[in-house]
Amino acid sequence: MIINRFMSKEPTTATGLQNRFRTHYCGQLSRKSEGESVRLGGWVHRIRDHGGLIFIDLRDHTGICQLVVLPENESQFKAAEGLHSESVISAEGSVVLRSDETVNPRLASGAIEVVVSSIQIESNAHPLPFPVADDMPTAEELRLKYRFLDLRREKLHENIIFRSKLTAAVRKYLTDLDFIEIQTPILTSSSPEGARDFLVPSRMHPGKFYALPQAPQQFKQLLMVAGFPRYFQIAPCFRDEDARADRSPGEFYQIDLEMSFVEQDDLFVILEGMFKHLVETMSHKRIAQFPFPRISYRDVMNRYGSDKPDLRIPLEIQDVTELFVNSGFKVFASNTAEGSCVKAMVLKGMGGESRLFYDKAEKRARELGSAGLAYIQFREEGPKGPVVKFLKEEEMTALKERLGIETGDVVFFGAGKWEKTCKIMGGMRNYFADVFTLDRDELSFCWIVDFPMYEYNEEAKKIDFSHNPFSMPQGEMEVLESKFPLDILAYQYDIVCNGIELSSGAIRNHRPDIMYKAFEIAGYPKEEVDARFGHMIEAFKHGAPPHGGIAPGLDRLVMILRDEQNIREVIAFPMNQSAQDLMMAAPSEVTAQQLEELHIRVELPEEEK
RNA sequence: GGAGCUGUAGCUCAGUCUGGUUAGAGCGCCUGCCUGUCACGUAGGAGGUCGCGGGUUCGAGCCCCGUCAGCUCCGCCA
Repeated sequence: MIINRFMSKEPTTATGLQNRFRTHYCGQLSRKSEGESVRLGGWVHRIRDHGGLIFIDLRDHTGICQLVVLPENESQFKAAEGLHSESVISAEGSVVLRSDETVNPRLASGAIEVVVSSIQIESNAHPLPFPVADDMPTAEELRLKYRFLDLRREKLHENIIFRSKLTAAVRKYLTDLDFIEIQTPILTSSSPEGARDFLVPSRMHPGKFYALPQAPQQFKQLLMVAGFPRYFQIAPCFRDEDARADRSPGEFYQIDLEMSFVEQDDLFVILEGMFKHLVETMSHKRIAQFPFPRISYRDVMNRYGSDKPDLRIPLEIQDVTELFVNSGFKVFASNTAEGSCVKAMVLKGMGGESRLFYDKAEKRARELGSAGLAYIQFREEGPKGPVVKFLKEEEMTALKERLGIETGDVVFFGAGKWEKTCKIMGGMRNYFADVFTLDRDELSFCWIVDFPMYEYNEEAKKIDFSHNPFSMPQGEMEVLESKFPLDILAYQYDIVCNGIELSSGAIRNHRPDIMYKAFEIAGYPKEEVDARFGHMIEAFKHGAPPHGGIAPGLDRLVMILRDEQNIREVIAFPMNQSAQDLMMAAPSEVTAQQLEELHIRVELPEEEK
């Protein structure tokens, strides 16, 4: 553990901070403090008892300082002998320079130490469930149960400090651009679209429920109607969906913003400026390309097989459908019709790997939903692989030419329905990312633009909105009336960095007539739109400015800037994968009386009765 | 809802493939010794439902079945 590198500056001691507990912070003491008498308060980080001399590493929010207790001070010496790790003490003493041989260069305060005149034990600590003064790996379950201890450890402590600073920087950046921060309700109504809601029963209205907002989406649009031209909020969002490494179950935070009288490009400029500012002032990382490249949904799926590509991975998917239109290999030939495709991905120089390498890759492809994974190794002695025997000589030649294949390469194939095949190939692209060393300090931002307005729902056999139903279709009313629905694009965009989706946003549809039409295409009659979104339409009927917005995920942004692989590492009190707070024991049962007041009767699933 | 990995001392792990005496190590904890350490050193000690239940076997930490918990992934996330 590299000690004393907490990111916080020493809090000022100028006013109000000198009291009976503390006059200085541990990380603040240096050569300049020589001769001062100080009072320090903090946690016993480590203790080294030499019998006739005791060293205590005292830790506070700013760092660590070594206390020395000498035997002449008999009562204090006795107190120090009995100290436990992580007990809280306040100690008084004087700052002395260490002799040259005893300076500790690994400690910011390593040039000095405090010779103790008195020690006050404020709180005695029991033996710990895991060490705090050590960053050794620890079971996640324990870390979550004793989160207050985990938060004392350097990495988590720094992450939380960083998060605070980032939030402050966002607030400053946006308020300097005349954005106004406005809080919106936490108890609101359930929205019919989107993720599952968290519901809150109403005591005063039996049988009715509030919902926690999945995002302040409708409120921020109403704020535009209300005439606030630039809104933002560090907004809590609640979605009852399953967790992932980059998805906190239950709740997360967005830098939610919305602007009126803007077009897509205006928003992009603001966002790019904000991200550039945050990266440059708060990290040592580099932005790969600025302004951020823009890739259409169609292109990003074709080339990277994902709408959140990690552009650092030096692999690109290629389309080889047309090479196999008349192929004797049925698996490929049968997927050359409209709506299907044959995709290929070349791994340079990986044609000579062991059989295990390809078998593992195929296993992964199956996990991703593929029927298998065709591949051809181009070796000195000729092409090799399970599908070689099905391909004609000229097909091999065409492939080599189209894909620029050289001896020693391997090419992997996927064939099937367009979107599914792209996604499987994208999954394989991520799988093969391990082959390469990605630059952790490179931030490869990009915009994904031109999302389709609608998609075909195979199960329901109908056309659905593919994203936010409030997005403006590109071409507005005219396009809704003239184009085939699945070909209509929306002013809907994502911002992606290193394979993580940071945000979705859109230019909104502020015109009731276009909205009714857009919903009609997705099969919602006017009456139903009025019933579901009447309040929005009503608002838009009273003078709504054109507007749009975006909402970058705060937690994910902190993750990226802090090189964390899991979102729990940037949240002070996260829940576990199954949405439980192991420290607070939430969710928990409530009393019969509470339920009665809320007019709730609980019916458990069969097996739990 | 589904798949995979993990579960042995307070913590981190070895031992499990190939069943066999009293289950080990480091750290932590407790009791001593030690006046310049900074992961202090040193001598000793305590500490175990091998996640839980069942089965196979003369014998199970180890093999089989089930189950629970944690993590990762798929589904889900307008």
